[in-house]
Amino acid sequence: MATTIRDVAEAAGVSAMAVSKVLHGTGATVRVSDETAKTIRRVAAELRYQPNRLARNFRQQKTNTIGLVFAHFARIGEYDGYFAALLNGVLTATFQSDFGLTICPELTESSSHGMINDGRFDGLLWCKPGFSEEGRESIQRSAMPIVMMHAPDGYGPSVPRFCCDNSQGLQLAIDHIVGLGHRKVAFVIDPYNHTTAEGRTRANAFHAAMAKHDLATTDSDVLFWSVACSELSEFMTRLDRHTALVVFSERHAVSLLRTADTLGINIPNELSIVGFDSSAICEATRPRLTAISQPIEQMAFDATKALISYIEAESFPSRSFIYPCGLDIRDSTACLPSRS
Amino acid sequence: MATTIRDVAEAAGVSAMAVSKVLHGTGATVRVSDETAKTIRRVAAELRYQPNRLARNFRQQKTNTIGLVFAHFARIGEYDGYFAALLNGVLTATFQSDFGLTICPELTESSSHGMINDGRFDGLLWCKPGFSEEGRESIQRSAMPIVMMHAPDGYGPSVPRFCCDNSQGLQLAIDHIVGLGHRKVAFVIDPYNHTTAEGRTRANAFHAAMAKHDLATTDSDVLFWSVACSELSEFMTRLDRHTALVVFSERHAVSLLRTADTLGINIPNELSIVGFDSSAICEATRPRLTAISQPIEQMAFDATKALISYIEAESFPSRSFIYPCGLDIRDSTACLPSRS
DNA sequence: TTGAAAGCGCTACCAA
DNA sequence: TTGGTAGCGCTTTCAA
Repeated sequence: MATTIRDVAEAAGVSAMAVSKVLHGTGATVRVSDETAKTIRRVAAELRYQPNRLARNFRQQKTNTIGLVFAHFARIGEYDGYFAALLNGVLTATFQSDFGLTICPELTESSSHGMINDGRFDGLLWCKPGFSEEGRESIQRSAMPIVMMHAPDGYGPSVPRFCCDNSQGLQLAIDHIVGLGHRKVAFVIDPYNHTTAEGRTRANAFHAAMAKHDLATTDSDVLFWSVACSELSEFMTRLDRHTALVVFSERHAVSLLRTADTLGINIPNELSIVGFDSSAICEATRPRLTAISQPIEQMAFDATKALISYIEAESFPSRSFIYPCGLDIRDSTACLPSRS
Repeated sequence: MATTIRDVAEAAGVSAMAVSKVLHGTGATVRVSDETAKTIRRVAAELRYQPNRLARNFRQQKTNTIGLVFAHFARIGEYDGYFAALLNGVLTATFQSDFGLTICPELTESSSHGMINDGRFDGLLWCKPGFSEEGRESIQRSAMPIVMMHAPDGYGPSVPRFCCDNSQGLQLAIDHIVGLGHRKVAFVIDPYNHTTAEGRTRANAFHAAMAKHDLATTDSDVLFWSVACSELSEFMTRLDRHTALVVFSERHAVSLLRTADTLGINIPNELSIVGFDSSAICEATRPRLTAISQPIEQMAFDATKALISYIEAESFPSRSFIYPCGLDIRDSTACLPSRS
């Protein structure tokens, strides 16, 4: 059997408490002399003592682990650059604070509430919340520290939020597009994302940004798009009125580029496209994709750090943190073609 | 305080054991009547009893969690499609088996050995092992079930391995390239990956595959490549002898496409490029990238399932599982240009 | 078919 | 500056 703290205590001729104090620094009331401490450390090393993490977790009812929750979990491939950036940010933060990270792929089942609330996590980083009834209830009932990403104000319960400034981001894109002379612009989104908080926010922001240029838009300027190729072609042929598209995600935008190529539509000369989430893939396409950027990795890092300090009760950030977007202008946008 | 099993027992007028048996199905020697069981379940629901996962972990010295270890952890962005596919496979498997997944970003520090061996994981999925001294020792000392991915036979300790058939994959690529008339082919890899088991295996496989066509290669046909742009240009200008490149990863291949574009080199008419790991990004580039594919998601799924069954002692797979590669021929390869 | 007792390894609390 | 005691919530073992 593995060496326990008591084995060490016995071998060193001290109490288990002294060992605990020396090796783990717990127990504020316990003082140990330097000499005793040295002996304890030596004996522990000799005995190859390995603290049992499970016992500590149990005793302290703390795991030093946070859960990364994807509500309405979709396959990760969909997120691509986004997910990598997110994970880099989260992992950097957890690693710095000696926290573990567990990925929670599902939360739609009713059983999930129990699974995330059974003590395995000290806190939750909730991404892309869809705010289903179950999700909402889960959050409300949970006593666990929670931080949300990509949930604009006004959606869901009152927890700290880390979100990009969708309005400002879309304004950047629209300013750029309109500055190039475009007047008929569409916002493209898939039906699922249009049900999410972020999807609705971006759609609204699109209308608002157009209005700032005194350009009227209607619901019919929000185009729904799905993955099926046949529909994609149909979709493109429906575009005769529009000369520019702002697309909910860069993945969708890349698909549109390919479809346009197939249909012989020249991007950007016949149609301008702007994506959301500027990532590596935007550099790989031809033409390179103009895209709105958000500092995902930084946001994920900050959100995780905030969650951890929340857990450790050092601070209680309860407000929204809004990150400004950028616009990476590449080659998929150009001046309005002169209509002959 | 939270409701405990004893609270439920008391309220139901039974012993804690009976509750444990009914709610968690443990304790083979205990029999409970249907009636009692129903009462217990009712009372537990009324009291909103939530089993304490930490206590169970502790008691059973089992966490139902596996660790996903990246030796020599690099930023995830580097892996892109690879990492997403990997994670999808692993998560599907863990989810099916009610296991949790924790990401371990670092293992190079000496302290890591303790961190992964302190009971928090029931097993380890070790990806991209670099086999440093520490890593090797870690594995050897650990009593934990371990499964490796991307570690060809002959590298590292004897644990179950899940690896693609690098030889066959490179043979596919070389057959294709040589079939197009190319005779001077180079293998491109970055210095770091050339130190990994998989990197060396692929380089060797390249030589072997060329030899099958009676085409002699030397070490100078393995070209080292680094990210710095200036070196990239230099690199391309060094290629006068070669008419085709087989590239260690698709990320590198995409960069080469861009550099070629900058330098005015026409792909595929002046230079053919084949990447390793056919992924979404290969479809997004122009020209689309011909690439060797490996079933990463399936491999990750199988590896995880094997690890879990290993943990649960249902089976002990101790052999290598080799997956055949495919070749997705796209637009970055073409017939040898006629030299004027 | 049921219960009682003991203890997993650690640390909070109190006593010396 | 130190040690003893108790107990976290659960399950294994043994007794009824």
